[in-house]
Amino acid sequence: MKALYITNTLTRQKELFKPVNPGHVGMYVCGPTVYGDAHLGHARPGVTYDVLQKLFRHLGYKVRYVRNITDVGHLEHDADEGEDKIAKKARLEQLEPMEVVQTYTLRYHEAMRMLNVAPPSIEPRASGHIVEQIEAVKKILEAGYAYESNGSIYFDVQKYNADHKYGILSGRSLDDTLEGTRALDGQDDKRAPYDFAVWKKAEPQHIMRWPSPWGEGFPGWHLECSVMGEKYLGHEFDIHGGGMDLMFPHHECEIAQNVATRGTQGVHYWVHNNMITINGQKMGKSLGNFITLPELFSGNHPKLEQAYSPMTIRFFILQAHYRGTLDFSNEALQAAEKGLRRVMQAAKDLYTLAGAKAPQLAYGEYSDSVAPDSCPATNADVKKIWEGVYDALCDDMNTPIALSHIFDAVRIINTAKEKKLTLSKGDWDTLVQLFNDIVFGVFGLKDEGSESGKAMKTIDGLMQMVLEERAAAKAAKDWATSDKIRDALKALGISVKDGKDGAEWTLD
RNA sequence: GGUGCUUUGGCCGAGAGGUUAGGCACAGGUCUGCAAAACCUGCUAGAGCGGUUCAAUUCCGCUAGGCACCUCCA
Repeated sequence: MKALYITNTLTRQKELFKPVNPGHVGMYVCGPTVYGDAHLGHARPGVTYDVLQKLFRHLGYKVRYVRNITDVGHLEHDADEGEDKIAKKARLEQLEPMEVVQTYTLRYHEAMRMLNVAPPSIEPRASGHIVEQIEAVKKILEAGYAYESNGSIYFDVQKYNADHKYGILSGRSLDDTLEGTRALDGQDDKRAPYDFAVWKKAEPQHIMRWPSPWGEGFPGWHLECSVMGEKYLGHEFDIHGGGMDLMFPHHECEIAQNVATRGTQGVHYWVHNNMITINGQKMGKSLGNFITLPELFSGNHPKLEQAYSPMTIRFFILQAHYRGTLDFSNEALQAAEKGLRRVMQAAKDLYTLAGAKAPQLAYGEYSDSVAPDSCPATNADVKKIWEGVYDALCDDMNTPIALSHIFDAVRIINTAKEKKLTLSKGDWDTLVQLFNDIVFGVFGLKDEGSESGKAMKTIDGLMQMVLEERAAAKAAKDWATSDKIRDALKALGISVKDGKDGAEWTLD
């Protein structure tokens, strides 16, 4: 099994990945709060951790991937009038909160499906784990790290900090935290500004509420991930992922809660993806500069010059390292679109030239192909590509470098197609394996142009007829007719390219 | 104000103390009835000022700009 190195935010260093249980990976990722459509920013962790779990599987691990749905909590203000984001939206639209949750959960699933982000092994909801969260609050109280105040329970950060250290993940001291804390209204219930709620009393107008030993209320913002992570992955598990913006306070609080409830930090590797920016600024709800995924897919947004397909978005994300920011622009997405098209065309040619079949995996299905320890090919260039791809992926999941090697493979395939290069059977097999396992497997790309289905088969048959007519015209040097056919097809969105062995066609 | 990150060629984006990132765009060429595609070649950058070093875009310091978190946020 190949060794994988991954950057652990806890140490800020690339560390050799060592699983808690040999051969198994437990992975928890913070999912969305379902009160609106997912935007481009949400696509990043979706794709990033999808690739990571697929990489783990390809390296031979069994993976349990937990990604939650936040459908409760998350106060809009850290204040007494604190109204659940979901509850607020529900009131505006005169809907049941769970109706909003259901709508946007389904829409989120659909967006992820289009991005070919596999469904997680378990997708727990905060609202389905109220009992467990109440138990966790009790444990924190018993441990002496929380206090009750006016029906709410707050985590006593100062007390915790005295026994353990608060701020180990974000690298800030309690003083730093205090320094930046602004005077917010309605913090009277708290002993200190940096204390955070683990259980919040529900005001009369608050819709989402559950009975508890401390009255009616709802769980605090950070509790669900601690509780559900432990429930499904155990006291200690391997990977916890999420956006960098969640590092503080969300993940910091999670660690504190974990220590308070189970006596251990619980997570071995904290992995954080960076943000997607627009004009150099973070794309986010509060800034109002976000573009939702349905808008991207349809092109229906003033900032968009055109629609971008889900795979273009996926490729765009893959072309940057997950820990760096990635700037949105029409130019960048158009570049990604063309780059992707080039890879997909080469893939098609590869399967034809190698006499192999493209992988046919249903959505959410995984290949059981495991990466061999050494390259099976003999051709020096192919070998270099193969090794480059795996070295890059095992070095903190460096997808841009891995992709650059894939482009080298594209060049080799194209050269071979022009019969300027001859490859051995073993070399072809290696390239096929690389595309199967990495391009389609780990990267999770798919060819959007070749939708199979009855209609497509009909079109294909039709096109063969049309192209035969055109070939006949060409043979008779009737350029007017052959060009007329090509122009007419172009107008319909079908490109015809004349090759050495006859014409090819593609849908634009 | 506190903490941390960042500044790369026309654009997006990597790695590495000395050796080609890659993609897109652009220019020239090959092929082709033409076109497209493909292939070849070119474009060789790293905010500014200092320092370390035989050698720095890569390490260190300062200056300037940008960003993120500190409040819900992927």
